[in-house]
Amino acid sequence: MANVKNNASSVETQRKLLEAAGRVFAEKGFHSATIKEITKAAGTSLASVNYHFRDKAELYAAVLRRIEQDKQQMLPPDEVLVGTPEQRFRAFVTHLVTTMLRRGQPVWERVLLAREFAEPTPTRDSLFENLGRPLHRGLAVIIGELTGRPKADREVELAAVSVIAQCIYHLQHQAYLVDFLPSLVPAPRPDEIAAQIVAFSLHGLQSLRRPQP
Amino acid sequence: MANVKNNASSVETQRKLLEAAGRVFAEKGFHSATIKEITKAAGTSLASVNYHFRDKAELYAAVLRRIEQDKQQMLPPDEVLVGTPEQRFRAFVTHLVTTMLRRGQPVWERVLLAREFAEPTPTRDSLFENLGRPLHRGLAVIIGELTGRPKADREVELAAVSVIAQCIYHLQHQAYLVDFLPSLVPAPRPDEIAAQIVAFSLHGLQSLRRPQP
Amino acid sequence: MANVKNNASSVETQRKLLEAAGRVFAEKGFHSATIKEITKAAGTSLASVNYHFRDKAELYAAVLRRIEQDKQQMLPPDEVLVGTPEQRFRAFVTHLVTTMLRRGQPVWERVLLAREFAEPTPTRDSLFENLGRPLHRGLAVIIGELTGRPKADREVELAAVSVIAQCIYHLQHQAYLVDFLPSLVPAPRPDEIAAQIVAFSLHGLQSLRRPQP
Amino acid sequence: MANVKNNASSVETQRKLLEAAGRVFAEKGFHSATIKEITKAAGTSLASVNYHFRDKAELYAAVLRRIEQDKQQMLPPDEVLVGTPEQRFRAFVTHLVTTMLRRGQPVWERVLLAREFAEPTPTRDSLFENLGRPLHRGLAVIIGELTGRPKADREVELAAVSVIAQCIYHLQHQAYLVDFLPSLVPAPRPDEIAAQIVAFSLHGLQSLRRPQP
DNA sequence: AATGAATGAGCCTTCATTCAT
DNA sequence: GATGAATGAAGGCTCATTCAT
Repeated sequence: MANVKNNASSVETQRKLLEAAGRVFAEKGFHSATIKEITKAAGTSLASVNYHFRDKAELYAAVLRRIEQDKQQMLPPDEVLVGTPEQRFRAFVTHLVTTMLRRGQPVWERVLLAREFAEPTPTRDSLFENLGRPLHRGLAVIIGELTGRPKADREVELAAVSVIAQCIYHLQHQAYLVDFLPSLVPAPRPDEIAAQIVAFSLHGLQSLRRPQP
Repeated sequence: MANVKNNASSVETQRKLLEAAGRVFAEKGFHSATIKEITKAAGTSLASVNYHFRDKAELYAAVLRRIEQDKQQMLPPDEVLVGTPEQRFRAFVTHLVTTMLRRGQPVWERVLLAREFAEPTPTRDSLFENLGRPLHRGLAVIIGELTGRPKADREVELAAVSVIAQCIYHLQHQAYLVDFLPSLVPAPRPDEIAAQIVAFSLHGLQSLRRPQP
Repeated sequence: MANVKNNASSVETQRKLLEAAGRVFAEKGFHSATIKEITKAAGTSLASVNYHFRDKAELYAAVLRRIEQDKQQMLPPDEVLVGTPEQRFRAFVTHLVTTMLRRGQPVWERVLLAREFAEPTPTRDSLFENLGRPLHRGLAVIIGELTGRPKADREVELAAVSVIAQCIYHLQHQAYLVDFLPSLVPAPRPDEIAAQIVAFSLHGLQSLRRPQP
Repeated sequence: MANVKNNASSVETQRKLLEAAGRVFAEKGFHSATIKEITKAAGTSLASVNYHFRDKAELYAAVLRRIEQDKQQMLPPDEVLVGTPEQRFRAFVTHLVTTMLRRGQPVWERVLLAREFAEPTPTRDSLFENLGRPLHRGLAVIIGELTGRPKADREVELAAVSVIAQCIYHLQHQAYLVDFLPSLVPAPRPDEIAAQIVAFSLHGLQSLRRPQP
């Protein structure tokens, strides 16, 4: 991770820093977050960030790298994608939404992830590359099979965008939806959201079938 | 706007500041943007922000207020929403997408808007209140009529979310989509996007009809 | 000097800073000198250096630029260089030594100048270019005429070096010479030094005449 | 040298540190040089300096002590100083210049030495005491004999200064002379410099003879 | 009315040093 | 004996803001 060999205690300190940094960065954003606050939260010295990560920026990058790695799970593994195209579509969306919104995950991961998805930082590119691209591609393949169209088809890809858009929206706005959609109390659980998106989208994909006799 | 009478030149200075601030805030975000950079871009003095807007936060608020006012257009006016529910649905989405992505608008307005949609700033609430809420409500009404369900229905509101999610996604990621979806070159025009979302969503809404005999 | 228009008070503040910085830089060297100490000595705020000179480095450069400008006087003006070559040689050396060691000049100027003459900093190049080069050249011309040799002659230039070396040595070591040369108490005055160098060197230059019968 | 017993490897580490410190101190000066850079260059641990030399200042002192010891050679040994006063003068200057500028010596030794000669550090005193003082004294003795004056004579000592000044100047400015004295290309070799200084100075010393009948 | 000058607060970073192992 | 881990102190710099004019 950095320029130091990883002793047991070193690893532990880095872990505490990454944990605290994740929370603070999520809450304040990169610039508003201060090293002082992060290190106080981590219970380490002010200079520890520079020692273990050289930079505030490097620490931020490390946090994202860690989430990214963690969030590779959002990509549905092959063993989930079995059965008919429709079954695989359902599995894909369900896996994505539930891992994305899974309870037990620190909230700040979601917030930070959502923030990164909307801000054009250099790190974002990496996130898109490693997460966004395979998501769109994987979904396009399934939709292609589901509709009998080539996966590189323009309409197939736009449809994939439509599906993913629904998932991302919940990731980003989960906390605020209930504020102005009163009937969404109690807040929908991940599996309810997944089911709704699947149902809505499976019907929506019918719009791609028409041109084919 | 602030504590000054509006002379001709005063108004002009404020205009230049708002213009420059919009660009810089969009590019850097609230905290990373500096007054120095903004005033240099505006060609005004360093103290002019504090003089005309009291402080940086107030300037930011003024910028958003201006966009917000401007973006009230995103709410389809009543004269557009005529005809059958399906026609009104189509008109609603088309109006939203095309005004949102309209060419000729400064790019930074879109960027700033997208950023605000993903960041939990105090101002965001106002944006949601004035824009997000009426959008969801308006769409929910139409979907309710389209599906024969009550507008406060949980499934109706989730469906409205699904539709709006697709629109917002294009607002946020417009610039990056082409990077990993090769068949989306050339980038889809607003009307193409609108048509696709309408078609996809009209089919998707069929999923709400099933329970009704 | 910097990025600000020079009001009356601004100029005054810059003057105080340059004055204080000169003293402190001379005493501590660039790195050991702190902005805190300089601004305290100047009676200005800690941030004033950054406001008026942007950088600690820029302040240092400004100090040297000022001395350099000031020390252009070390170059004997044309009206001094009249008469026979020997008279001009005497005038040259006397002018150089006396302006260099002139009382009434702040001591730190000498110290700083001496320091710069021995340290390879980027600024030193400028000092050499504007001061060292014309000094050597001017002296070489006179020595050339004095000895009947071309001014670009290798031995002429080495002789010029020998003369200037004696002057510079006194600039650099003035303060310490008395410490181990007991008979140099009281410390020789500039005119005494000049006279000694002139006498010594005029005889020394005889060594260049040998090739001439 | 410090608080450690001299194991084989301990000595080796100290040697590497002294070597690296010499280079870095010469390049950056005492304050700009960092322990990190030194230890990295030496291939030792960051803490090794404090372990072997207690602190940075002590390491610096050790480096100078080593050079000083080495440079005692600059003092012409007795067996060189034989023959007539003129022969001894010639031997003295030649020995000084050639050992000072001797090829095969690490360049940084010269640079560091030159730097020390111009900076008022505590260590400088030691250098002057052990090197400067005997140099001036030894030369004054010879000049005294050469001119028939007492060695503590004020003019004799100033003459000694004149001679040494020429030598030191070449030590300090060797690298830059060629830059603005074009005919000094190729750079003069130590023996050429020595010969020139001897010739120039022997003639120069004539200025001390005249007053004596 | 408007701005150049000035500054206090706070931030990131560097650095020499210490200490447990 | 030797070093990786860690840190307190201090420094330079940025920034939004204030104030005299």
